[in-house]
This record gives sequence, structure tokens and C-alpha cells, in this order.
Amino acid sequence: MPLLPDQIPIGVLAARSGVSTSALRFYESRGLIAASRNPGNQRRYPRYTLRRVAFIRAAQQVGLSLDEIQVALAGLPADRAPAKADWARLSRAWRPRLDARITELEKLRDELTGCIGCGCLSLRTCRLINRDDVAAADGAGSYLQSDRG
Amino acid sequence: MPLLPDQIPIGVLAARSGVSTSALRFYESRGLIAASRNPGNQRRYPRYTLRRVAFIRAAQQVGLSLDEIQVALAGLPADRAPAKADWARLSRAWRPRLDARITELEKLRDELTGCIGCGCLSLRTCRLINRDDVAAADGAGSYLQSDRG
DNA sequence: CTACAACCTCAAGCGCACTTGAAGTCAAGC
DNA sequence: GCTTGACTTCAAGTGCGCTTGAGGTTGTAG
Repeated sequence: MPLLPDQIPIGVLAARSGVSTSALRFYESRGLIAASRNPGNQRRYPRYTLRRVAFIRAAQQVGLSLDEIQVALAGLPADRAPAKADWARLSRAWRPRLDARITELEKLRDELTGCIGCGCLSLRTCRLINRDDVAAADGAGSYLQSDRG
Repeated sequence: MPLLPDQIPIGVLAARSGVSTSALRFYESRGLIAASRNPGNQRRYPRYTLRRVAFIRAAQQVGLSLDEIQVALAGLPADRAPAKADWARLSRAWRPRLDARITELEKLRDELTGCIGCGCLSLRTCRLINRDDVAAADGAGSYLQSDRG
């Protein structure tokens, strides 16, 4: 007697995953999840869809687009419960991205702290404020750039 | 003889900030930056606009919307170069948000690593996979949720 | 049997952050 | 003076990730 039958209606999946029914249908339209249908044409989800949805939300947190997530999920069997190794493989693939994002934010935070502390807010020395001003170092030149570009 | 005159045309600001001219005009329409006009009605930016733009991009990295950034920037003088204290105040205001975001991503990363290592991918124990399944703990109930809403 | 909530499809709409295009003006070099 | 590219405005379009609405069907409790 399972806690949750293996034929989950969309409203239940929505309640349990915290994702709206419209978003779930949207995910289906984008090939991120799949459902079988009951005799009355209503969606019935296998239990592991809960994991797929959780994975999708987590991946969005990492900064992946739904297209990228779809590609990642394509590495899983679409029609049966994925094995531990399947999830592990996908998760490993995120890891560098997550690390990179964390590093980026930490760098920003540290530069920010540095700026507050050091009073470096001159145009020429502060990396946070000045990071994109590539031309500032080499004089007044570089008045060239198309409006369309 | 300044490196950059204090009447910067939009193309130059775009080249130096790495932000397109259309985006700069868009920022102006949203009240994030401002420009005076030359006799021919062309925008001329004060130098410190470069800092404002860099601030905007940095704030976007932190995850702020343009509306939020506009509110933050409203704390600066709109028509003269902000002082160190002005920037410092704004930067301090980001700090908690940045920290929170970093913590969130680190938590995700650690849970991810944990899941790979511990084989916890059962529906009931893995917090990463299962984090939103609030109903799973208390039996099969909670079949209630409207399609709309 | 009736009522009503939950479900269905399909098309259109939304919020965000811009981008693109049309039609015209301004500025600098030859 | 002419050309060319940088600039102007305004409206419409784009891509993403959904949400909303219309109009209809299914499922279940009383």
C-alpha cells in the first residue's frame, strides 16, 4: 500500500511539487515531463515525476533554461523510473555550473566589500565599478561604435 | 585634460560600459540613468553614468530587477556625482541579498553532492529531490487543490 | 440526478529586459 | 556641399516562462 498511487492526477502533482497545473502542462508541452491518460483523457503521472519536477526547479535555481533542462532530462529514460546512476550523472553535470555561479557571486561580494572598505571608487581603480570600462586605460580614444551593433 | 570629457555621447558610453545603446535608452526610460542634451538634441552623459551603469549590471547579477535597482538608485543624487558614502550605502544594502543567494546555491550544491554520495534518492528521505513534497510525510491525503490558483 | 470541482484544449496575454525597424536629424571628414 | 555614420523618436517585435480565459468534459459527493 503505497503512500501515493502511481497514477497521480495533475492537481495532486501540483500540490505536492509546489508547481501550478498550468506550469506542469507547459512542462509537458516542452518535453520536460510526460503523463499517461486515464479513460477520460485526464493526465496520470507516475510517482517519479515528482522527482523530475523537483529536478527541474532545482536546475532553474542553478540558472539553466528549460531548453537546457530538457536536454539534460533527455539523458534519462522517459518512460520508467530513473536509476540512482541516472540522477547522479545529471547532477554531476550541474556541479561545475553551480560552482562557477557561486564563485562569480562571491567575487562580486568580495569586490563590493573591498570597495566599501577601501574608498577606491575612482573610475580608474575600482574593478567593481569600472570592470567594463575597457577603454579607460588607454586614453580618450575609441569613439568608434555603431549604434546598431 | 580629462581622460574622458564629461559630455559622453551614447555610443561611447555603450562601448565603455559594454551595454548597448538601445539598453541605455531603455534604462533612461525606466529612470535608471539620465542624460542632458546637446544643442542637436543628442544625449550627453556625465562620467559618473559609467558607474551607474556598472552598478546596474552588478545589481542584475545579484538578482535584482530593474525596478528594484531603480529604487536603490533613487537613493543617489540624480544630477550630480554620488559620493563614496552614497555608493557604500547602496552596496551595503545588497550584501545580505548576495549572501543569501550564495548560501542558497551552496546548500543546493551540498545537497546535490550528498545525494550523489549517499544514494538517498528515495522519495521520502532526499531533501533535494523531495523538498517540495510537503504532503508526502502525512499519508496519501491532500487530494485537494484547484486547477485555477 | 444534480451539482460542482477538477480536468481538458487551444489561443491569447503577461512581465521582464531588451531589440529591431522605420523614418528622420545631426555632425564630421573630404 | 555631400556623404556617411552616429544619433533621434516611437511603435512593434522577441524570447522566456509561464498565466489566463473561453468553452467544454469528467469524476465524485450528496
